[in-house]
Amino acid sequence: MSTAARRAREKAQRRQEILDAARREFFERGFHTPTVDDVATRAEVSKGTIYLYFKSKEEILAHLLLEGLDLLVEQMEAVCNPEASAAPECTVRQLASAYLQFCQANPNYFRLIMAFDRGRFEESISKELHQQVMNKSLEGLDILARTIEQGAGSGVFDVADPWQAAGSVWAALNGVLVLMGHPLRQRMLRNNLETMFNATLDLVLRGLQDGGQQAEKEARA
Amino acid sequence: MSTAARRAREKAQRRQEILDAARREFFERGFHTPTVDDVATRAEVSKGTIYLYFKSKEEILAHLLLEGLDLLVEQMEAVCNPEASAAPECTVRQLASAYLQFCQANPNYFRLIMAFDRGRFEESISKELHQQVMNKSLEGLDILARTIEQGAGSGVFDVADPWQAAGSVWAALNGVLVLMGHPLRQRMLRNNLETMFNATLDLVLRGLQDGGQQAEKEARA
DNA sequence: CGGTATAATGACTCGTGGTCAGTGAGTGAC
DNA sequence: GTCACTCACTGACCACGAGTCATTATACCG
Repeated sequence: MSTAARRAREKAQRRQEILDAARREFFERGFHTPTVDDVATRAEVSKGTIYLYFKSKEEILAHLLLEGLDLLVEQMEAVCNPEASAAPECTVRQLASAYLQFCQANPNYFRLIMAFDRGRFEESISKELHQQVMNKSLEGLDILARTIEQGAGSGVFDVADPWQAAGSVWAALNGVLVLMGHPLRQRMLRNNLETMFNATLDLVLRGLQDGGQQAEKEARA
Repeated sequence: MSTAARRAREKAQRRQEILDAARREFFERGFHTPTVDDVATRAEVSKGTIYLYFKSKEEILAHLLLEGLDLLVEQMEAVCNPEASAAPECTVRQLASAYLQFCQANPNYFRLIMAFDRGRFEESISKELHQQVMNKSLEGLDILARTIEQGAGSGVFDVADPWQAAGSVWAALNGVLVLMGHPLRQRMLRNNLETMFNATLDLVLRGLQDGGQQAEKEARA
């Protein structure tokens, strides 16, 4: 009786086909333009079938977002795993670099991540799926926090709360990516994305390592 | 012949009434739920009248966003103007504080600003209006940049490019506000918004002022 | 008043997300 | 072989909301 197993396999495959069609459609034509019928046509199924596999249009987008987060976390882990012994400051830089590269290589996934942060999905997808996305997005933050924790342990970073520090770093880098998303702002700031990104990374890393100066300042007071 | 003038005045007033109704409706019931008919009913006009004063639903939201930016810039200017002689570091802190207070006091305006940054409006409002919003949003950045420039001039900040530095600071603070928008993340990071905001501000300010350490570091190299 | 301009109306169209009664291919029992 | 049954699939259909426009009401002026 392998019929059931084959059925399940075929179902998963069909679901993936729909997701693939949706990705092509949304990534090529924007997140707003394509209709569910467009996705259905692309996937060579009827609209009804779409709703057999996904609760709503927004849930399809949320699943694409999950794909993107998987990819991002994977790439961040790739930076960390091989040599856990590398200097923490260096690892943080590599993590940041991986994030920047991910965003530049996958602008559409990045836009989905930003949309999620802004709360677009909160109202329109199931609690479970929302939780799933949130957990995945926290994995990236977790990797960063653990790296900073290492650095704090070995005295490289002068940081009392590694989670707080990770939040600051993450927030700053994310902020730059959003800020520089508008070409107009790039002109206004007379800096391109990479420059701003690296400058901001330098700035916060300086802050994290600053130990000496901080003590000196307190001594003066 | 004051008829024309009065007409114009009445028209402006009607427009404002619609905007007021829209603000109440959207701020009370979310940006997605209310329909144009709801806004019309609240403003005690018919739907058609709405479209006599605004090109589309999205343009109404964009005008609310402009309101919010006006308010924010006003509050930031209030911090700067009275005593331009205050210490630049202190002014930056006050600017940041004004921004935080604005976001907490006006979460709906803040959500609109974030939505704009993410590109929600780009596709759906006129080029002119988009430009108008962008200009207004750059005013805030401009205030910050000029303050940092002052600090750089007087040697308080060790900064080559004030615009770049302003971008970093702005991006970092914005990033925190977005990051901490999710209650789940607040729990994960074991920090509330204010704490994270102030910690991040301290971090970047330390980076900006870091002159001595940087020189020392280069000397070591 | 009567004619003209301007403001306002709301029934209508059109597009789209989501539904559901119906269809038919595949499966297994006998 | 065939018959009952399951289940993935279909697409006509519905609900609803944004935006339109022919029509109506109002204000103004000669």
